[in-house]
Parts: sequence; C-alpha cells; structure tokens
Amino acid sequence: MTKKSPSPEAIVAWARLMRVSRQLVERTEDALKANGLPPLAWYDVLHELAEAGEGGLRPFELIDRVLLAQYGVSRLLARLEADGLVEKLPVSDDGRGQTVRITASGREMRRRIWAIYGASITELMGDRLSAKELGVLAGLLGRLRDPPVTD
Amino acid sequence: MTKKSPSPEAIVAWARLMRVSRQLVERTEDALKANGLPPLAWYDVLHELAEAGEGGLRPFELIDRVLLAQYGVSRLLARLEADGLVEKLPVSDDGRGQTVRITASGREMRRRIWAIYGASITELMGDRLSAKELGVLAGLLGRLRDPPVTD
DNA sequence: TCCTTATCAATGCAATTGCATCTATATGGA
DNA sequence: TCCATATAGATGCAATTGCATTGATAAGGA
Repeated sequence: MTKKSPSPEAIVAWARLMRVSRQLVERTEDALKANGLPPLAWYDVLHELAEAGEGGLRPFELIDRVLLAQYGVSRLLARLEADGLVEKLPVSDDGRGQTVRITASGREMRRRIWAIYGASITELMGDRLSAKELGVLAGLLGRLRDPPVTD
Repeated sequence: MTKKSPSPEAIVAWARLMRVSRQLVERTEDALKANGLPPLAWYDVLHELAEAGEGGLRPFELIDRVLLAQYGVSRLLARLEADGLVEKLPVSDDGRGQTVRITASGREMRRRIWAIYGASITELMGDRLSAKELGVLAGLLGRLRDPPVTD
C-alpha cells in the first residue's frame, strides 16, 4: 500500500512530459483557431468515424477511442451534428442506441483540419527528431500506455 | 509557407504522446479526487511558490511557469487565497501588482498532494521505465520543448 | 508636465466541462 | 410474464475556462 516516492529521473521525465504535451497541444490548438477551425477533439472524432466507414460507430465506442467522458461524447456529437458534420441513425437491434456516421462535409472538415494539424505535427515533432528518435520515443511512450487499474 | 505532411513515424509518436499524457493526467487527477484533494494545477502553483520562498512571486511570473493564461492564474490564485493556501501582498514599487506568497497551510496542502502525486508518478512512470530509459525519454522530450514562435 | 502607450491584474459574459441524475430500452432470472 | 438490474445516451445545474474588455498604474517621449 505504501508507495515509494519517485526517483529524480522519474520526476524529471514526468515534468517534461506534462509540460511538453501541454505546449504542443496549445500550439496546435492556436494554429487551428488562427485558421478558423474547430478544436482537436473534433478532429479525433471525425478521424475515428472516417476510419469506421459507412457502418459508423456507436457513441459508446467513441468514449475509449477519444478519451472523453460519456457526456463529453454526447455533447460533442450534438455539436458535430448541429454543424452537419455527422449524422445519427437509429440502430435496428438496440432501441436505446444510435449509430453515428460522418457526412461528406464531415470528411471535408476533417481534411481542412488535417492540413493544419499535420503541418503542426511536422513542425513540432517531425522536424525536431529523426525517424529513429521518433521510434524510440514512441516505444518508450508505449510502455506507459493503458496503465492497468490498481484496485 | 507550404508545410510538409508528417512522416508516419512522427504521426505515431505524436499520437502516443497525446494519448499517454492524457491518460497519465487523468489517472493522477482521479487519484487526487479519490483522496479529496484539489487538481494538479493547485499543486503546480503551490510548488512554484514554495520554491520561490518568502519573497513570493508576482502573478505574471506564474503564467509561464504553470502554463496558464493570465486570467487562469488570476482566478486560480483567488481560489487558493479563499482557501487560505496563499496570501497576496501589495508590492511597494509597483502599485498595479502584488506578490503572492504560500502560507503554512499552503505548504501543508502541498505535502498532502505530493503524497498522492508522487505515488502516482512512481506507479505510472518510475515503475515502468528504468532510470536510463527515463533519461532517454526526458532527453527526447526536451528536444520538443519551447517551440520557437513561427512568425 | 502632459499625453500616449504599455503592463498588471481582475472580471462580465458566453461556452465548455464535470457531476449527478434521468429516461428509455435491454437483459436475465424467478 | 414480471421484475430487478444493467446499459445507452441525454441533460439540469454548478464549476471552470476562454475571450474580450476594463481599471489602474507605470513608463517614456514631446
């Protein structure tokens, strides 16, 4: 039960991770705003729905994919629908649910966001580390993924 | 002006960074909440003020250190003050500003948060990577810091 | 000195988020 | 079939955040 206090190396790595990730997000969000585009979360959802294809996705399937709370997904989808970027279809075998599908304008919006988002990734990551370094970074980050639930 | 689209390696590293950092923050915030403690941002400010010592800090000095907007700092300090964790002192040579200093309860709160926060860092980072790997990670992340302003 | 501009910090208002709860349908057992 | 429980999704309300602006003092030049 008693947790060891973190090593200096862990603290430094943690601090860098917190700071850098926030800076990168902020920079990217600023770039999107500057181009009159919606936040990154919109891209995440549109991306998942585009990948999912014509079958679409159920809202609950988006929760883990975009790391949003249930009500967050519910309201984000409402905004996307209001903007005509997605459409909700009743699903035959479950009267509680619906299927969400990306529309043509949704795909178009996704492309427009990617033009800026992709450029941001290039500028902030791709141009700063070599392919090999990016691989090492991704590998190390992968080891931190999906922390198992501690009960 | 035309930005190259990102390499697959950059995209993977970016995606991992975005996802992992959010998961780690979420996990840590959850642990704090579960222990009836305030959010990480409170710790950040209390930590900076503790480091600053008796002289305290001006609010504008906190802006870059904790990566918060000016109004974010203003309101967070108001909450901290309301909880008696910091105190605001007029500053003699600048009638516009104030100096913010951590109080005894502020230091105590910082300790209580660290007990949980530190344990979280150990569990989520320290226990998952070796000291050498943590060093490599910190080094790579350091290369992504403080992206120069593109004008 | 006077005036213009810059800086520090706070705040009104709208949008978003978090929390708890609610409605509706589904599922599984008695 | 009926009921208790579980799951899908939405929403009321409070707290927080973002944006734009304001009030107040400072700084610097004419």
